[in-house]
Amino acid sequence: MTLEPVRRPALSDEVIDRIRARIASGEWPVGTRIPPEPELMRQLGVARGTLREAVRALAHTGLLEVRRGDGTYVHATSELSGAVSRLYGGSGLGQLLEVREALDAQAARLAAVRADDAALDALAACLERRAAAWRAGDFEAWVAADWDFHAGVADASGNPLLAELYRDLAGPLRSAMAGTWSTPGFQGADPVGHETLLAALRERDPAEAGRQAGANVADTREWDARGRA
Amino acid sequence: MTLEPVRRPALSDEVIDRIRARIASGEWPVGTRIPPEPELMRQLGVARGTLREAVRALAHTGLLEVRRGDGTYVHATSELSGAVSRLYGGSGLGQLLEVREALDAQAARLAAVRADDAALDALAACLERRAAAWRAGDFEAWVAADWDFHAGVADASGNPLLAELYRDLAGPLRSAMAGTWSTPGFQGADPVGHETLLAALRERDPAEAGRQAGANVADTREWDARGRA
DNA sequence: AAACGTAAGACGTCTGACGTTTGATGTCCA
DNA sequence: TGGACATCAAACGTCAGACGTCTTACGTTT
Repeated sequence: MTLEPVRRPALSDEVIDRIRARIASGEWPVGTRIPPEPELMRQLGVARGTLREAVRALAHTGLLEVRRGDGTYVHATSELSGAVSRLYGGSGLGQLLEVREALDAQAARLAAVRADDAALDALAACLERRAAAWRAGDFEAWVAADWDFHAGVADASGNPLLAELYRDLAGPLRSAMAGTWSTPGFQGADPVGHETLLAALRERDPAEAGRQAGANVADTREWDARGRA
Repeated sequence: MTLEPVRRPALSDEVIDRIRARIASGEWPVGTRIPPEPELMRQLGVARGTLREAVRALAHTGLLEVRRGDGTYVHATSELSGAVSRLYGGSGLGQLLEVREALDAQAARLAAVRADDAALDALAACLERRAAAWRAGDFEAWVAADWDFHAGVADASGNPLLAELYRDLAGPLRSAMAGTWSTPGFQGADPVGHETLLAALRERDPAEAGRQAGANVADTREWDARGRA
């Protein structure tokens, strides 16, 4: 048999994994200020340069946020966020929406098959809050409820990878479109589309669910185009 | 008016941008060995630690690959690859396939509307090569042609973001499934599905194109499940 | 010609020092 | 008492030098 050469991963990569593990495990929730460099050096037994390389790498991916003179904070749990936001800068909103449409529809299709009753009830509750906020004119609450609904559908797809990708893509998009939504001419947010999507999920109809989800995004895209014109 | 504080981005972030710019501009194509640390230090006018932080960050995202004792090479042009491969480690092949299915179908739908004749002809040529390789029993060439076809559809969607995301997701998946494909029991690779997809593109039928693309991925998923059983 | 040994080049890590920024603390004066 | 100011400690940013380890290429030897 052939002997495998002893491959030792770089120490800084080891440190990266350790830190990411602490974030993923929930030991350091989002918003936490992680221990200062001297403390981490002691805990991990590495020199400052090695530690800083690891922190810098995680900060670049968006997992950490380093505030000079203050400390280093956990900024997200997904490593995609950094890359996505940089990608978003280069591409237009329209491209992002087209991708989101694909993910949204797929999540709906899968959710129609896999979502359990509890998840569906939770989605219904989201739509309740969403409609109530709309009637009350509470824009902020409406946006939050809308987001919860869409993210909930992604979760209900039973595909964590899809859900994470969806959050990473749709999140920045949502904040980028805040301007469009507050445009006076914007009246819609037609809640009917979301209701029909939920109905399709309840009936376990993947095709119809996918169609409804796609239609919702298409509406959003149209609003965006209108607001931009 | 309130004066914005002078926010100077960290030098290492500046270095990150400079290096990424050189890669994005094509000055350093994939596979290039970038100048050694001492040379880059001179070019950029920074200390070694600062430079190393930048390189490590880009290596973590998958843009660079550092080979100890040898040098640092350009590994990709997309910053997503690193995050995707790490994500893939945690999630199963099935999840990846479901996401790919969404992107594939959306790319096909968009391509049906936007692809020009030249792009369609190029896709047809890919299928020619693909079929020829299959008949000749040249597995490697078949895989390459198949990949060119799918990537070509993604490009033809006219959405660079979608195309890049597709490549980043499907690339690792493809190599991960190489084992499945070489399984003796695997006979299919039914070329008909791809032909009908191309036909749908030619007829500018987005719905049909999306359906065909989805069916192709579904077949792949089935093969995977079978090979794994 | 093939196998071996050697040396140069490149990245990996450590140590130490100093600069800059931030946030908190304490002080002074109105 | 309360606010404005000065001060200080903590934390990150950057630089410099040194040494270790690994990879590759080259030259030597057999």
